[in-house]
Amino acid sequence: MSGQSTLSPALQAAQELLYKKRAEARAERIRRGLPVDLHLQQSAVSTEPSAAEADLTAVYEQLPEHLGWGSAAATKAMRQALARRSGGAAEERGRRGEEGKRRGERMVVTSREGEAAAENRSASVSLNDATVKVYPALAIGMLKQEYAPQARVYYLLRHLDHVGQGWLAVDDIREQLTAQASLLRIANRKTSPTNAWRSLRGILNDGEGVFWERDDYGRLWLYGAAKIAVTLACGRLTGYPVHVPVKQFLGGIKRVRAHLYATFHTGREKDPTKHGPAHRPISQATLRELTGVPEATQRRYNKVAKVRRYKHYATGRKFDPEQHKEALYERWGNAFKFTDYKGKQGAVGASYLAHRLPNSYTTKTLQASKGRQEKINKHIDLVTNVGEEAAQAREQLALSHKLSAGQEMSKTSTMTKQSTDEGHPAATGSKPEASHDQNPAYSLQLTAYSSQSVCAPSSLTQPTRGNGAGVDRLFYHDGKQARRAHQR
DNA sequence: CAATCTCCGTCCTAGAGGAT
DNA sequence: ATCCTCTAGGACGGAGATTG
Repeated sequence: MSGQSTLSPALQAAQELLYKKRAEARAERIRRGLPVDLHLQQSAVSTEPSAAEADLTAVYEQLPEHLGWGSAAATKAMRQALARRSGGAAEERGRRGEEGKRRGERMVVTSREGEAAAENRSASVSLNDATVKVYPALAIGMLKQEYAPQARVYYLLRHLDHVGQGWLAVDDIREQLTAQASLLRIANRKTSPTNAWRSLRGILNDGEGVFWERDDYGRLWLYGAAKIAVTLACGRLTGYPVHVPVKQFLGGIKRVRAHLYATFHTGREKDPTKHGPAHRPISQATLRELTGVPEATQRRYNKVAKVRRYKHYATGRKFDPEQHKEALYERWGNAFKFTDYKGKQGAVGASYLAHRLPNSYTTKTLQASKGRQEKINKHIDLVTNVGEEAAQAREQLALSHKLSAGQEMSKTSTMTKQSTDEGHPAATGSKPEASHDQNPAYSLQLTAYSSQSVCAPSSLTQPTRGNGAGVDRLFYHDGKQARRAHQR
């Protein structure tokens, strides 16, 4: 874990420049009559707005709703502040009495006595539905580098920073995450607030420079996804972000880890048919490679995060002893004879060549829109790949993608040309098609997918009994049809 | 700082059915 | 009887977190 380190001369120079620019910006805001140092205005603030503020509010209120201020975050913050200033604030005043006097005073949840309870009450209404956007690549990076406690705090702070201003007062954080009555308390109920704060201090210290940084005014500035991704060296953000319920960050650390892990499954890929979740098989060994989570732990996490597993089988041509031998030794090590007792595939009792594929996984957690993901990736590219060499590497990468796409087409059309140890497609960048069990293309592609050793060639598995008895989904493939089958 | 608790990695077994 | 492969689940011990 990284702690405080001495600053390099370059960084010091950059910081000085930053302070200078902040001072200039502050002077400019004062000149234009805009509010400054909102965070420092904790004490009593005049109930009535100043003349300049009133004029400004009037101007804002006349602006159409769709107008922004050149920044999504700024727009959001301004709109919310305006809402508080006008109707929202008036209602709040009526409802909370004394509380109303502090309108516009602070954008974050405050730590004052009574106020925290009020905030918690309002939070209790929304906590069940509240979610935070989590990028799976980041979540896995955090898991790999053992930053789960920091990740928990980071996402809870992201939730607390509903205004999107990017910072929170450390006192407020302490109150929200350690107070006995706080809904966002992350320690055991039995733990004394002192110990909880001791623990939180350690977490904040260990996350310094990775997830956040503190300033001299008792504020914690949260880093953005791009910066964290660069620090964790988790590469570009792939897949879809995930809406993780805030309450999942409030249990034990195991629960937090489990849900960070589960984002990998949730964000993997959308089903192009839009009829359901994608079911791309992926073996536990590959999951271990990609996420760093050992198989046994994957299963534990699956239980905790309620990740649903689906077993998969792929069938080939009609069973023939010679072809079976060939399949066993040359193509699928785990080929077996599948007897279609129900006649779902054709004639009742007909036998086919089949083999087991790795599980696929889904969760009930929803995918989020990609939103700023591309911009974040551009930032990551800028920081991690700079110069001509990187540009050349990108060109080569694009070229290899084109080539592999061409090869992919030929593979899917010929079905299991080869059994290889080339590595997992997800790891190598060639993506097998997402699937749906009513999609005829699925089994065809699934078979090609397996031939690329997602599931290492292996095993004799009988889906009608034993391992296959509890099968969730069974895919047939005869080159033309794919459909769900039922157990005998 | 020591006692206690929690979490996790490793190892082992089981299950499927055909081949050896 | 053993092996093949993949997954599931239990037992165990060590490491790290938590607690007073």
